[in-house]
Amino acid sequence: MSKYISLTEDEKDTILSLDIFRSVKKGTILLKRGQKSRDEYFVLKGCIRKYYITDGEEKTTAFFTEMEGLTPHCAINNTPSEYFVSCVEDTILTVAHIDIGVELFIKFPKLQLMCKVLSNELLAKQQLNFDEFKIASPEERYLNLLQNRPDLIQRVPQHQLASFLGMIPQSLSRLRARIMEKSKE
Amino acid sequence: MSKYISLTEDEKDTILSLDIFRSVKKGTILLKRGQKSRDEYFVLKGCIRKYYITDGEEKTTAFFTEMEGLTPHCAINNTPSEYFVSCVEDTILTVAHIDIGVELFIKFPKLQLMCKVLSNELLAKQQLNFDEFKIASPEERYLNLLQNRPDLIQRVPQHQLASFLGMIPQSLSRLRARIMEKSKE
DNA sequence: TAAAATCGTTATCTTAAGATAAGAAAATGA
DNA sequence: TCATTTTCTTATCTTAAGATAACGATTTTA
Repeated sequence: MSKYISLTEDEKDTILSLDIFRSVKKGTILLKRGQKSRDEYFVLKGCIRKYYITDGEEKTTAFFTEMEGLTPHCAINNTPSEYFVSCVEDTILTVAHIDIGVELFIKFPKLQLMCKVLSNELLAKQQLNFDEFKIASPEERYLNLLQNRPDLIQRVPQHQLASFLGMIPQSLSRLRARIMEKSKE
Repeated sequence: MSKYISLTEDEKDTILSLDIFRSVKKGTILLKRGQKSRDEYFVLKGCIRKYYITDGEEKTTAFFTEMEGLTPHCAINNTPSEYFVSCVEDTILTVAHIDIGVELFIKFPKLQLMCKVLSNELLAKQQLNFDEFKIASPEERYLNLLQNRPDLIQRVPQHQLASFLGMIPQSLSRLRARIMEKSKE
């Protein structure tokens, strides 16, 4: 964190005293559908994945890697979760009750403005992502991902990428083959 | 606003003194691509639309109706806008410099926690929308919209709805015909 | 009010994605 | 290490979306 903001010793101590750091194995499920949890996650190293299961099919809608945080919908609204969260790789992350975030927020005023600015930026980024997704065709979405998050294509299984891109694994495979063909010419 | 939070006279005066209320005609363009503006919008009555133009084609990615706010990406990052914003209907809205929001935020501490909570909720809603969009087929997206925002289908032109749903107008038209056929049986 | 532009639908053809099946390659685990 | 499971690819068939064109209907505006 000190990469991003400078903290006093007091602040560091407070954060460390919370004992929220976890190291979890690949495949571990952090949150299941129907579960009520008020925890939020922040990835320090590794990758976690958010997915739905409909008709027995996994539908991946987001990945979170280094320095990205996931505050599940269920933690905000205090309702059972609609989706699952699991680890794509061995992952080190913080797991903290959502109110701890609010406590920190109250204790350290200088975090407050940062929070507004950050959450605005996050919201804006989220919206741009959504816009891009809507505007692009499946093939363009894959090419965009290749541009913007080449790491994901390396570290995440194809079938999870596929549903993240809004298609089935076979279509992604075919699409990749088609692109390879084109680039040969 | 007093529908949502109770305000003191002081607070009301401050807000009214800002003189940010605007009444704009249908079709008015509030923001153009390339323009640098630091204004954010909040719709009191009517409907505004956010859209891109690529290869001369309009691509609508969002609508904002009563009690919904749009803080453009360009206002947050202070960069030229990538997209356009225009009025779908005659609309009454507030137009305010983004810093005014921050000023209010600083002046009235009780807005601060609300802001964190609200922006978290907004972010969560945004993410759920995105998830839904990714998971659903074009036809399912239309049926979802019919469920969740039936007003939009009434008040917005078909071709704008189409790109909002990620397809061309002819496909939406065909899809609607297909649904009508099915429901007849 | 008349001409022009915009809008929604329908039809045909083309292209690509979904469904299903099957086989090869890689990873996992006992 | 070897068997099992998972993952990725390829192929065929079906279905639906994109491209293009054309035609009224509606709206705009000159």
